[in-house]
Amino acid sequence: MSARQRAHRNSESVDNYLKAILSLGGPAEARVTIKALAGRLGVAPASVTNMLQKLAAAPAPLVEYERHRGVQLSNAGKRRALEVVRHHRLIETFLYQVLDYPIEEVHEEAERLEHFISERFEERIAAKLGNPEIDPHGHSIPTMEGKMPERSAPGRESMLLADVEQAGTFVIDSVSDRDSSNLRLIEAYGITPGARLRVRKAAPAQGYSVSVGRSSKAFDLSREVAQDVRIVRLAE
Amino acid sequence: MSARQRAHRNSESVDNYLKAILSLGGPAEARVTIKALAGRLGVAPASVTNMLQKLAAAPAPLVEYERHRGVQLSNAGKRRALEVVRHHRLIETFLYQVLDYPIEEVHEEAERLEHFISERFEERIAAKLGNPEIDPHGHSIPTMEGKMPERSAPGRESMLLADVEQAGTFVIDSVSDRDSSNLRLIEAYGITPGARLRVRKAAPAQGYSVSVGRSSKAFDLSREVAQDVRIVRLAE
DNA sequence: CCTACTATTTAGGTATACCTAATTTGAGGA
DNA sequence: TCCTCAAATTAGGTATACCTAAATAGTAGG
Repeated sequence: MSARQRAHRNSESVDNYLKAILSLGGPAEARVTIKALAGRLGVAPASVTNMLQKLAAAPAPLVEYERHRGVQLSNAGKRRALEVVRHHRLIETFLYQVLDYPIEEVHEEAERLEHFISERFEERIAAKLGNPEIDPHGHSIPTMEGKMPERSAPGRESMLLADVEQAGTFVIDSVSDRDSSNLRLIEAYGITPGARLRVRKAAPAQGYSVSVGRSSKAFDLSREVAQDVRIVRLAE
Repeated sequence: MSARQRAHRNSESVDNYLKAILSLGGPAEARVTIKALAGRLGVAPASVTNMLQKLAAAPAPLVEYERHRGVQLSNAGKRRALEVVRHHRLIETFLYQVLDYPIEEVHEEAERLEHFISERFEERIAAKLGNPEIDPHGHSIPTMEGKMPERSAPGRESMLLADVEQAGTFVIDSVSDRDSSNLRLIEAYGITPGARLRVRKAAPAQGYSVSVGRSSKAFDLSREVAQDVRIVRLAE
Protein backbone atom coordinates (compact mmCIF):
# COMPACT_ATOMS: atom_id res chain seq x y z
CA MET A 1 0.00 0.00 0.00
CA SER A 2 1.48 3.29 -1.08
CA ALA A 3 1.61 6.42 1.04
CA ARG A 4 -0.77 8.10 -1.35
CA GLN A 5 -3.47 5.56 -0.81
CA ARG A 6 -5.98 6.58 1.84
CA ALA A 7 -5.69 4.90 5.18
CA HIS A 8 -8.64 2.56 4.90
CA ARG A 9 -11.10 3.34 7.65
CA ASN A 10 -12.72 0.41 9.38
CA SER A 11 -14.57 -1.06 6.47
CA GLU A 12 -18.27 -1.60 6.16
CA SER A 13 -17.64 -5.30 5.61
CA VAL A 14 -15.57 -5.70 8.72
CA ASP A 15 -18.20 -3.86 10.75
CA ASN A 16 -20.83 -6.24 9.46
CA TYR A 17 -18.83 -9.31 10.39
CA LEU A 18 -18.33 -7.95 13.91
CA LYS A 19 -22.02 -7.15 14.35
CA ALA A 20 -22.99 -10.60 13.10
CA ILE A 21 -20.60 -12.33 15.50
CA LEU A 22 -21.91 -10.23 18.38
CA SER A 23 -25.49 -11.05 17.57
CA LEU A 24 -25.03 -14.75 16.80
CA GLY A 25 -22.86 -15.27 19.87
CA GLY A 26 -25.75 -14.21 22.08
CA PRO A 27 -25.45 -12.88 25.63
CA ALA A 28 -23.12 -15.77 26.52
CA GLU A 29 -20.72 -14.66 23.76
CA ALA A 30 -20.47 -18.24 22.57
CA ARG A 31 -18.29 -19.20 19.65
CA VAL A 32 -19.98 -18.67 16.32
CA THR A 33 -19.67 -21.09 13.41
CA ILE A 34 -18.56 -20.17 9.93
CA LYS A 35 -21.78 -21.53 8.50
CA ALA A 36 -23.96 -19.39 10.75
CA LEU A 37 -21.97 -16.29 9.84
CA ALA A 38 -22.14 -17.07 6.15
CA GLY A 39 -25.90 -17.47 6.45
CA ARG A 40 -26.36 -14.24 8.36
CA LEU A 41 -24.16 -12.20 6.08
CA GLY A 42 -25.34 -13.76 2.83
CA VAL A 43 -21.84 -14.68 1.68
CA ALA A 44 -20.13 -18.00 0.92
CA PRO A 45 -18.52 -19.88 3.83
CA ALA A 46 -15.15 -19.65 2.10
CA SER A 47 -15.41 -15.88 2.17
CA VAL A 48 -16.05 -15.97 5.90
CA THR A 49 -13.01 -18.15 6.56
CA ASN A 50 -10.89 -15.75 4.56
CA MET A 51 -12.14 -12.67 6.34
CA LEU A 52 -11.78 -14.20 9.80
CA GLN A 53 -8.22 -15.26 9.08
CA LYS A 54 -7.47 -11.73 8.03
CA LEU A 55 -9.13 -10.19 11.09
CA ALA A 56 -7.43 -12.60 13.46
CA ALA A 57 -4.00 -12.04 11.92
CA ALA A 58 -4.15 -8.24 12.08
CA PRO A 59 -1.78 -6.38 14.43
CA ALA A 60 -4.68 -5.63 16.81
CA PRO A 61 -6.95 -8.61 16.15
CA LEU A 62 -10.69 -7.98 16.18
CA VAL A 63 -11.55 -11.66 16.60
CA GLU A 64 -10.23 -14.81 18.18
CA TYR A 65 -10.28 -17.53 15.59
CA GLU A 66 -9.03 -21.11 15.53
CA ARG A 67 -9.35 -23.42 12.55
CA HIS A 68 -12.47 -25.54 12.74
CA ARG A 69 -13.43 -24.10 16.13
CA GLY A 70 -15.42 -21.00 15.20
CA VAL A 71 -14.89 -17.36 16.26
CA GLN A 72 -15.42 -14.99 19.14
CA LEU A 73 -14.90 -11.28 19.32
CA SER A 74 -11.73 -9.97 20.94
CA ASN A 75 -12.16 -7.08 23.33
CA ALA A 76 -11.31 -4.65 20.55
CA GLY A 77 -13.79 -6.38 18.25
CA LYS A 78 -16.53 -6.25 20.84
CA ARG A 79 -15.88 -2.58 21.43
CA ARG A 80 -16.22 -1.80 17.75
CA ALA A 81 -19.28 -4.04 17.32
CA LEU A 82 -21.04 -2.30 20.18
CA GLU A 83 -20.13 1.07 18.75
CA VAL A 84 -21.72 0.14 15.45
CA VAL A 85 -24.81 -1.17 17.21
CA ARG A 86 -24.98 2.08 19.17
CA HIS A 87 -24.79 3.99 15.92
CA HIS A 88 -27.48 1.84 14.37
CA ARG A 89 -29.92 2.23 17.22
CA LEU A 90 -29.32 5.93 17.72
CA ILE A 91 -29.85 6.51 14.03
CA GLU A 92 -33.06 4.49 14.08
CA THR A 93 -34.31 6.49 17.03
CA PHE A 94 -33.38 9.71 15.31
CA LEU A 95 -35.05 8.80 12.03
CA TYR A 96 -38.18 7.78 13.86
CA GLN A 97 -38.44 10.64 16.31
CA VAL A 98 -36.89 13.58 14.52
CA LEU A 99 -37.39 12.78 10.85
CA ASP A 100 -40.75 11.02 11.25
CA TYR A 101 -39.77 7.92 9.34
CA PRO A 102 -42.29 5.08 9.22
CA ILE A 103 -41.05 2.47 11.68
CA GLU A 104 -40.47 -0.14 9.00
CA GLU A 105 -38.05 2.07 7.10
CA VAL A 106 -35.63 3.01 9.85
CA HIS A 107 -33.68 -0.23 9.83
CA GLU A 108 -32.53 -0.16 6.24
CA GLU A 109 -31.38 3.44 6.39
CA ALA A 110 -29.58 2.89 9.70
CA GLU A 111 -27.92 -0.21 8.29
CA ARG A 112 -26.20 1.93 5.68
CA LEU A 113 -25.44 5.04 7.70
CA GLU A 114 -24.15 3.33 10.85
CA HIS A 115 -20.76 2.81 9.21
CA PHE A 116 -20.16 6.37 8.15
CA ILE A 117 -21.21 8.76 10.90
CA SER A 118 -18.58 10.52 12.98
CA GLU A 119 -18.25 10.66 16.73
CA ARG A 120 -19.63 14.15 16.55
CA PHE A 121 -22.73 13.04 14.68
CA GLU A 122 -23.28 10.27 17.19
CA GLU A 123 -22.90 12.65 20.09
CA ARG A 124 -25.19 15.28 18.57
CA ILE A 125 -28.09 13.02 17.75
CA ALA A 126 -27.79 11.35 21.16
CA ALA A 127 -27.96 14.79 22.80
CA LYS A 128 -30.87 15.87 20.63
CA LEU A 129 -32.76 12.74 21.69
CA GLY A 130 -31.90 13.14 25.38
CA ASN A 131 -29.48 10.22 25.46
CA PRO A 132 -32.08 7.52 24.91
CA GLU A 133 -31.50 4.02 26.25
CA ILE A 134 -34.02 2.25 24.05
CA ASP A 135 -34.61 2.41 20.32
CA PRO A 136 -38.04 2.42 18.63
CA HIS A 137 -38.03 -1.37 18.41
CA GLY A 138 -37.45 -1.68 22.14
CA HIS A 139 -33.78 -2.64 21.90
CA SER A 140 -31.20 -1.33 24.33
CA ILE A 141 -28.75 1.22 22.99
CA PRO A 142 -25.16 0.47 24.04
CA THR A 143 -23.59 3.25 26.09
CA MET A 144 -20.95 5.63 24.85
CA GLU A 145 -18.48 3.64 26.92
CA GLY A 146 -19.32 0.49 24.99
CA LYS A 147 -21.47 -1.39 27.48
CA MET A 148 -24.75 -3.05 26.54
CA PRO A 149 -27.28 -2.20 29.28
CA GLU A 150 -28.83 -5.40 30.65
CA ARG A 151 -32.54 -5.00 31.20
CA SER A 152 -33.65 -8.46 32.19
CA ALA A 153 -33.73 -8.95 35.94
CA PRO A 154 -34.05 -12.55 37.17
CA GLY A 155 -37.61 -13.76 36.62
CA ARG A 156 -38.26 -11.02 34.09
CA GLU A 157 -36.50 -12.52 31.09
CA SER A 158 -38.08 -11.77 27.76
CA MET A 159 -39.34 -14.52 25.47
CA LEU A 160 -40.69 -14.79 21.96
CA LEU A 161 -44.42 -14.50 21.60
CA ALA A 162 -44.01 -17.52 19.35
CA ASP A 163 -42.85 -19.56 22.36
CA VAL A 164 -45.91 -18.81 24.49
CA GLU A 165 -48.02 -21.88 25.10
CA GLN A 166 -50.79 -20.66 27.36
CA ALA A 167 -52.99 -17.61 27.51
CA GLY A 168 -51.70 -14.80 29.74
CA THR A 169 -50.86 -11.13 30.08
CA PHE A 170 -47.53 -9.70 28.99
CA VAL A 171 -45.68 -6.48 28.35
CA ILE A 172 -44.18 -6.01 24.91
CA ASP A 173 -40.42 -5.89 25.26
CA SER A 174 -39.28 -5.40 21.69
CA VAL A 175 -40.03 -6.16 18.08
CA SER A 176 -37.68 -7.44 15.43
CA ASP A 177 -36.60 -5.22 12.55
CA ARG A 178 -35.72 -8.20 10.39
CA ASP A 179 -38.72 -8.10 8.09
CA SER A 180 -40.13 -4.71 7.23
CA SER A 181 -43.52 -5.98 6.08
CA ASN A 182 -44.03 -7.89 9.32
CA LEU A 183 -42.99 -4.76 11.13
CA ARG A 184 -45.57 -2.67 9.30
CA LEU A 185 -48.22 -5.15 10.36
CA ILE A 186 -47.01 -5.18 13.94
CA GLU A 187 -47.11 -1.40 14.05
CA ALA A 188 -50.59 -1.35 12.54
CA TYR A 189 -51.83 -3.64 15.30
CA GLY A 190 -50.53 -1.25 17.93
CA ILE A 191 -47.91 -3.69 19.12
CA THR A 192 -45.28 -1.35 20.43
CA PRO A 193 -42.65 -1.73 23.16
CA GLY A 194 -44.13 -1.08 26.59
CA ALA A 195 -47.71 -1.80 25.59
CA ARG A 196 -49.69 -4.52 27.33
CA LEU A 197 -50.50 -7.62 25.34
CA ARG A 198 -53.03 -10.24 26.31
CA VAL A 199 -52.74 -13.65 24.70
CA ARG A 200 -56.26 -15.10 24.46
CA LYS A 201 -55.47 -18.33 22.71
CA ALA A 202 -52.04 -19.73 21.98
CA ALA A 203 -51.77 -22.35 19.28
CA PRO A 204 -48.09 -22.27 18.41
CA ALA A 205 -48.51 -24.32 15.28
CA GLN A 206 -51.17 -22.06 13.80
CA GLY A 207 -51.15 -18.65 15.42
CA TYR A 208 -52.22 -16.49 18.30
CA SER A 209 -55.34 -14.63 19.28
CA VAL A 210 -54.29 -11.51 21.16
CA SER A 211 -55.44 -8.08 22.21
CA VAL A 212 -53.35 -5.01 22.90
CA GLY A 213 -53.51 -2.31 25.55
CA ARG A 214 -56.88 -1.59 27.10
CA SER A 215 -58.73 -2.83 24.05
CA SER A 216 -60.75 -5.99 24.37
CA LYS A 217 -60.84 -6.48 20.63
CA ALA A 218 -58.91 -9.62 19.81
CA PHE A 219 -57.16 -10.26 16.53
CA ASP A 220 -55.05 -13.06 15.10
CA LEU A 221 -51.30 -13.11 14.61
CA SER A 222 -49.51 -15.62 12.42
CA ARG A 223 -46.72 -17.69 13.84
CA GLU A 224 -44.34 -15.85 11.57
CA VAL A 225 -45.25 -12.48 13.04
CA ALA A 226 -45.16 -13.93 16.55
CA GLN A 227 -41.50 -14.82 15.92
CA ASP A 228 -40.79 -11.12 15.67
CA VAL A 229 -42.29 -10.06 19.00
CA ARG A 230 -40.52 -10.37 22.34
CA ILE A 231 -42.56 -10.12 25.50
CA VAL A 232 -42.17 -10.29 29.28
CA ARG A 233 -44.72 -12.05 31.49
CA LEU A 234 -46.58 -9.67 33.76
CA ALA A 235 -46.45 -10.63 37.43
CA GLU A 236 -49.97 -11.61 38.53
CA MET B 1 -20.01 -11.07 -11.57
CA SER B 2 -22.15 -13.77 -10.00
CA ALA B 3 -25.85 -13.49 -9.24
CA ARG B 4 -25.05 -13.67 -5.56
CA GLN B 5 -22.91 -10.58 -5.61
CA ARG B 6 -24.78 -7.43 -4.63
CA ALA B 7 -25.76 -5.07 -7.39
CA HIS B 8 -23.18 -2.39 -6.83
CA ARG B 9 -24.86 0.89 -6.03
CA ASN B 10 -23.44 3.98 -7.61
CA SER B 11 -20.06 3.98 -5.99
CA GLU B 12 -18.58 6.66 -3.81
CA SER B 13 -15.66 6.93 -6.22
CA VAL B 14 -17.82 7.44 -9.25
CA ASP B 15 -19.83 10.09 -7.40
CA ASN B 16 -16.64 11.91 -6.57
CA TYR B 17 -15.45 11.90 -10.16
CA LEU B 18 -18.78 13.30 -11.31
CA LYS B 19 -18.76 16.04 -8.68
CA ALA B 20 -15.21 17.00 -9.58
CA ILE B 21 -16.02 17.21 -13.28
CA LEU B 22 -19.07 19.33 -12.52
CA SER B 23 -17.12 21.70 -10.37
CA LEU B 24 -14.01 21.96 -12.56
CA GLY B 25 -16.08 22.43 -15.72
CA GLY B 26 -17.56 25.59 -14.26
CA PRO B 27 -20.86 27.16 -15.32
CA ALA B 28 -19.85 26.83 -19.00
CA GLU B 29 -19.49 23.06 -18.54
CA ALA B 30 -16.17 23.18 -20.32
CA ARG B 31 -14.12 20.06 -20.90
CA VAL B 32 -12.02 19.09 -17.94
CA THR B 33 -8.47 17.77 -18.24
CA ILE B 34 -7.22 14.54 -16.73
CA LYS B 35 -4.55 16.43 -14.85
CA ALA B 36 -7.03 18.79 -13.23
CA LEU B 37 -9.20 15.89 -12.17
CA ALA B 38 -6.26 13.97 -10.80
CA GLY B 39 -5.26 17.04 -8.80
CA ARG B 40 -8.73 17.61 -7.42
CA LEU B 41 -9.32 14.00 -6.50
CA GLY B 42 -5.85 13.31 -5.17
CA VAL B 43 -5.25 10.30 -7.41
CA ALA B 44 -2.74 9.54 -10.16
CA PRO B 45 -3.58 10.69 -13.70
CA ALA B 46 -3.45 7.10 -14.91
CA SER B 47 -6.22 6.23 -12.46
CA VAL B 48 -8.34 9.04 -13.88
CA THR B 49 -7.90 7.85 -17.45
CA ASN B 50 -8.92 4.36 -16.41
CA MET B 51 -12.00 5.48 -14.57
CA LEU B 52 -13.14 7.78 -17.36
CA GLN B 53 -12.77 5.05 -19.94
CA LYS B 54 -14.89 2.82 -17.77
CA LEU B 55 -17.55 5.47 -17.21
CA ALA B 56 -17.69 6.38 -20.88
CA ALA B 57 -17.94 2.75 -22.00
CA ALA B 58 -20.81 1.86 -19.66
CA PRO B 59 -24.22 1.04 -21.14
CA ALA B 60 -25.59 4.40 -19.96
CA PRO B 61 -22.43 6.52 -20.00
CA LEU B 62 -22.03 9.10 -17.26
CA VAL B 63 -19.37 11.06 -19.15
CA GLU B 64 -18.35 11.96 -22.66
CA TYR B 65 -14.70 11.24 -23.06
CA GLU B 66 -12.34 11.31 -26.02
CA ARG B 67 -8.67 10.38 -25.82
CA HIS B 68 -6.48 13.40 -25.23
CA ARG B 69 -9.45 15.77 -25.32
CA GLY B 70 -10.70 15.76 -21.73
CA VAL B 71 -14.16 14.95 -20.35
CA GLN B 72 -17.59 16.41 -19.93
CA LEU B 73 -20.58 15.07 -18.08
CA SER B 74 -23.32 13.36 -20.06
CA ASN B 75 -26.86 14.31 -19.14
CA ALA B 76 -27.09 11.29 -16.89
CA GLY B 77 -23.77 12.20 -15.28
CA LYS B 78 -24.84 15.75 -14.69
CA ARG B 79 -28.09 14.57 -13.14
CA ARG B 80 -26.23 12.33 -10.73
CA ALA B 81 -23.60 14.97 -9.94
CA LEU B 82 -26.27 17.52 -9.10
CA GLU B 83 -28.07 14.99 -6.96
CA VAL B 84 -24.92 14.40 -4.96
CA VAL B 85 -24.33 18.14 -4.61
CA ARG B 86 -27.93 18.52 -3.46
CA HIS B 87 -27.32 15.82 -0.86
CA HIS B 88 -24.12 17.49 0.25
CA ARG B 89 -25.63 20.91 0.70
CA LEU B 90 -28.82 19.70 2.33
CA ILE B 91 -26.78 17.65 4.77
CA GLU B 92 -24.58 20.65 5.55
CA THR B 93 -27.62 22.80 6.18
CA PHE B 94 -29.13 20.12 8.35
CA LEU B 95 -25.99 19.61 10.41
CA TYR B 96 -25.66 23.34 10.93
CA GLN B 97 -29.26 24.19 11.67
CA VAL B 98 -30.66 21.08 13.31
CA LEU B 99 -27.62 19.44 14.87
CA ASP B 100 -25.79 22.67 15.76
CA TYR B 101 -22.52 21.69 14.14
CA PRO B 102 -19.77 24.30 14.06
CA ILE B 103 -19.68 25.66 10.52
CA GLU B 104 -16.21 24.35 9.83
CA GLU B 105 -17.19 20.75 10.56
CA VAL B 106 -20.19 20.38 8.29
CA HIS B 107 -18.25 19.88 5.08
CA GLU B 108 -16.31 16.82 6.09
CA GLU B 109 -19.33 15.01 7.49
CA ALA B 110 -21.45 15.86 4.44
CA GLU B 111 -18.66 14.68 2.16
CA ARG B 112 -18.99 11.20 3.62
CA LEU B 113 -22.74 10.96 4.08
CA GLU B 114 -23.78 12.44 0.72
CA HIS B 115 -23.16 9.10 -0.98
CA PHE B 116 -25.24 6.98 1.34
CA ILE B 117 -28.50 8.72 2.15
CA SER B 118 -31.74 7.55 0.57
CA GLU B 119 -34.30 9.57 -1.34
CA ARG B 120 -36.43 9.45 1.76
CA PHE B 121 -33.69 10.92 3.92
CA GLU B 122 -33.12 13.67 1.40
CA GLU B 123 -36.81 14.47 1.25
CA ARG B 124 -37.22 14.46 5.03
CA ILE B 125 -34.36 16.75 5.88
CA ALA B 126 -35.38 19.09 3.05
CA ALA B 127 -38.90 19.23 4.48
CA LYS B 128 -37.62 19.73 8.02
CA LEU B 129 -35.54 22.68 6.80
CA GLY B 130 -38.40 24.17 4.76
CA ASN B 131 -36.86 23.30 1.38
CA PRO B 132 -33.91 25.65 1.66
CA GLU B 133 -32.30 27.07 -1.47
CA ILE B 134 -29.02 28.09 0.08
CA ASP B 135 -26.63 26.20 2.33
CA PRO B 136 -24.76 27.68 5.31
CA HIS B 137 -21.82 28.67 3.09
CA GLY B 138 -24.10 30.62 0.75
CA HIS B 139 -24.09 28.05 -2.04
CA SER B 140 -27.22 27.25 -4.03
CA ILE B 141 -28.82 23.88 -3.40
CA PRO B 142 -29.79 22.11 -6.63
CA THR B 143 -33.49 21.38 -6.87
CA MET B 144 -35.09 17.98 -6.52
CA GLU B 145 -35.51 18.01 -10.29
CA GLY B 146 -31.78 18.38 -10.77
CA LYS B 147 -31.44 22.02 -11.72
CA MET B 148 -28.88 24.34 -10.20
CA PRO B 149 -30.62 27.65 -9.38
CA GLU B 150 -28.75 30.54 -10.98
CA ARG B 151 -28.52 33.50 -8.66
CA SER B 152 -26.33 35.94 -10.50
CA ALA B 153 -28.30 38.41 -12.58
CA PRO B 154 -26.35 40.45 -15.15
CA GLY B 155 -24.32 43.10 -13.37
CA ARG B 156 -24.56 41.26 -10.08
CA GLU B 157 -21.98 38.54 -10.69
CA SER B 158 -20.07 37.43 -7.66
CA MET B 159 -16.30 37.77 -7.44
CA LEU B 160 -13.55 36.71 -5.07
CA LEU B 161 -12.66 39.16 -2.36
CA ALA B 162 -9.10 38.35 -3.40
CA ASP B 163 -9.79 39.93 -6.82
CA VAL B 164 -10.97 43.25 -5.42
CA GLU B 165 -8.61 46.08 -6.24
CA GLN B 166 -10.31 49.15 -4.84
CA ALA B 167 -12.14 49.97 -1.66
CA GLY B 168 -15.92 49.59 -1.83
CA THR B 169 -19.02 48.09 -0.29
CA PHE B 170 -20.18 44.56 -0.99
CA VAL B 171 -22.57 41.87 0.11
CA ILE B 172 -21.09 38.54 1.07
CA ASP B 173 -22.27 35.93 -1.38
CA SER B 174 -20.64 32.77 -0.14
CA VAL B 175 -17.61 31.33 1.60
CA SER B 176 -15.54 28.35 0.58
CA ASP B 177 -15.63 25.17 2.63
CA ARG B 178 -12.26 24.09 1.28
CA ASP B 179 -10.16 24.82 4.32
CA SER B 180 -11.79 24.37 7.67
CA SER B 181 -9.33 26.51 9.60
CA ASN B 182 -9.86 29.43 7.23
CA LEU B 183 -13.55 28.86 7.63
CA ARG B 184 -13.34 29.04 11.39
CA LEU B 185 -11.55 32.35 11.07
CA ILE B 186 -14.08 33.67 8.60
CA GLU B 187 -16.92 32.70 10.90
CA ALA B 188 -15.20 34.32 13.86
CA TYR B 189 -14.94 37.60 11.93
CA GLY B 190 -18.70 37.56 11.31
CA ILE B 191 -18.25 37.06 7.59
CA THR B 192 -21.43 35.25 6.75
CA PRO B 193 -23.49 35.07 3.56
CA GLY B 194 -25.78 38.07 3.24
CA ALA B 195 -23.79 40.30 5.56
CA ARG B 196 -22.43 43.63 4.33
CA LEU B 197 -18.70 43.92 3.90
CA ARG B 198 -16.76 47.13 3.44
CA VAL B 199 -13.33 46.95 1.94
CA ARG B 200 -11.27 49.81 3.41
CA LYS B 201 -7.96 49.07 1.78
CA ALA B 202 -7.28 46.51 -0.92
CA ALA B 203 -3.69 45.42 -1.39
CA PRO B 204 -4.06 42.15 -3.27
CA ALA B 205 -0.46 41.15 -2.75
CA GLN B 206 -0.57 41.55 1.02
CA GLY B 207 -4.11 41.55 2.31
CA TYR B 208 -7.28 43.47 2.95
CA SER B 209 -8.55 45.81 5.58
CA VAL B 210 -12.27 45.29 5.91
CA SER B 211 -15.22 45.78 8.22
CA VAL B 212 -18.41 43.77 8.45
CA GLY B 213 -22.04 44.73 8.96
CA ARG B 214 -22.76 47.96 10.77
CA SER B 215 -19.49 47.82 12.64
CA SER B 216 -16.88 50.39 11.84
CA LYS B 217 -14.14 48.32 13.38
CA ALA B 218 -11.77 47.31 10.63
CA PHE B 219 -9.60 44.22 10.69
CA ASP B 220 -7.14 42.61 8.34
CA LEU B 221 -7.64 39.56 6.17
CA SER B 222 -4.83 37.63 4.56
CA ARG B 223 -4.85 37.04 0.83
CA GLU B 224 -5.34 33.35 1.52
CA VAL B 225 -8.53 33.94 3.46
CA ALA B 226 -9.71 36.45 0.84
CA GLN B 227 -9.52 33.62 -1.72
CA ASP B 228 -12.26 31.85 0.21
CA VAL B 229 -14.80 34.69 0.22
CA ARG B 230 -17.09 35.52 -2.68
CA ILE B 231 -18.81 38.88 -2.74
CA VAL B 232 -21.17 40.95 -4.88
CA ARG B 233 -20.67 44.68 -5.40
CA LEU B 234 -23.43 46.76 -3.85
CA ALA B 235 -25.08 49.21 -6.27
CA GLU B 236 -24.21 52.76 -5.15
C1' DC C 1 -12.50 -48.35 15.16
C1' DC C 2 -13.65 -46.80 10.98
C1' DT C 3 -16.54 -44.47 7.69
C1' DA C 4 -19.48 -41.10 5.93
C1' DC C 5 -21.03 -36.73 6.02
C1' DT C 6 -20.86 -32.03 6.75
C1' DA C 7 -18.30 -28.03 8.03
C1' DT C 8 -14.39 -25.86 6.96
C1' DT C 9 -10.41 -24.66 4.50
C1' DT C 10 -7.45 -24.07 0.45
C1' DA C 11 -6.71 -22.85 -4.29
C1' DG C 12 -7.53 -20.13 -7.95
C1' DG C 13 -10.56 -16.34 -10.05
C1' DT C 14 -13.33 -11.81 -10.65
C1' DA C 15 -14.36 -6.74 -10.20
C1' DT C 16 -13.27 -2.21 -8.22
C1' DA C 17 -10.19 1.28 -7.69
C1' DC C 18 -6.13 2.46 -6.83
C1' DC C 19 -0.65 2.53 -7.87
C1' DT C 20 4.15 3.10 -10.65
C1' DA C 21 6.78 2.89 -14.76
C1' DA C 22 7.06 2.99 -19.55
C1' DT C 23 5.27 4.64 -23.77
C1' DT C 24 2.70 7.57 -26.90
C1' DT C 25 0.61 11.79 -28.46
C1' DG C 26 -0.45 16.36 -29.67
C1' DA C 27 0.43 21.27 -29.50
C1' DG C 28 3.49 25.16 -29.40
C1' DG C 29 8.10 27.29 -30.17
C1' DA C 30 12.44 27.34 -32.94
C1' DT D 1 8.11 21.89 -40.57
C1' DC D 2 9.97 19.47 -36.86
C1' DC D 3 11.09 18.69 -32.22
C1' DT D 4 10.44 18.91 -27.50
C1' DC D 5 7.93 18.15 -23.57
C1' DA D 6 4.07 18.01 -20.76
C1' DA D 7 -0.14 15.49 -20.76
C1' DA D 8 -2.26 11.38 -21.45
C1' DT D 9 -2.36 6.54 -22.09
C1' DT D 10 -1.01 1.72 -21.70
C1' DA D 11 0.94 -2.08 -19.21
C1' DG D 12 1.45 -4.50 -15.28
C1' DG D 13 0.71 -4.58 -10.06
C1' DT D 14 -1.64 -4.30 -5.27
C1' DA D 15 -5.43 -4.73 -1.74
C1' DT D 16 -10.28 -5.64 -0.59
C1' DA D 17 -13.91 -8.61 -0.68
C1' DC D 18 -16.27 -11.42 -2.92
C1' DC D 19 -16.92 -16.12 -5.83
C1' DT D 20 -16.68 -21.53 -7.20
C1' DA D 21 -14.64 -25.93 -6.99
C1' DA D 22 -11.65 -29.10 -4.86
C1' DA D 23 -9.43 -30.89 -0.79
C1' DT D 24 -9.43 -31.84 4.21
C1' DA D 25 -10.85 -32.50 8.91
C1' DG D 26 -13.85 -33.24 12.81
C1' DT D 27 -17.58 -35.99 14.64
C1' DA D 28 -21.20 -39.11 15.11
C1' DG D 29 -23.14 -43.60 13.91
C1' DG D 30 -22.56 -48.30 12.63
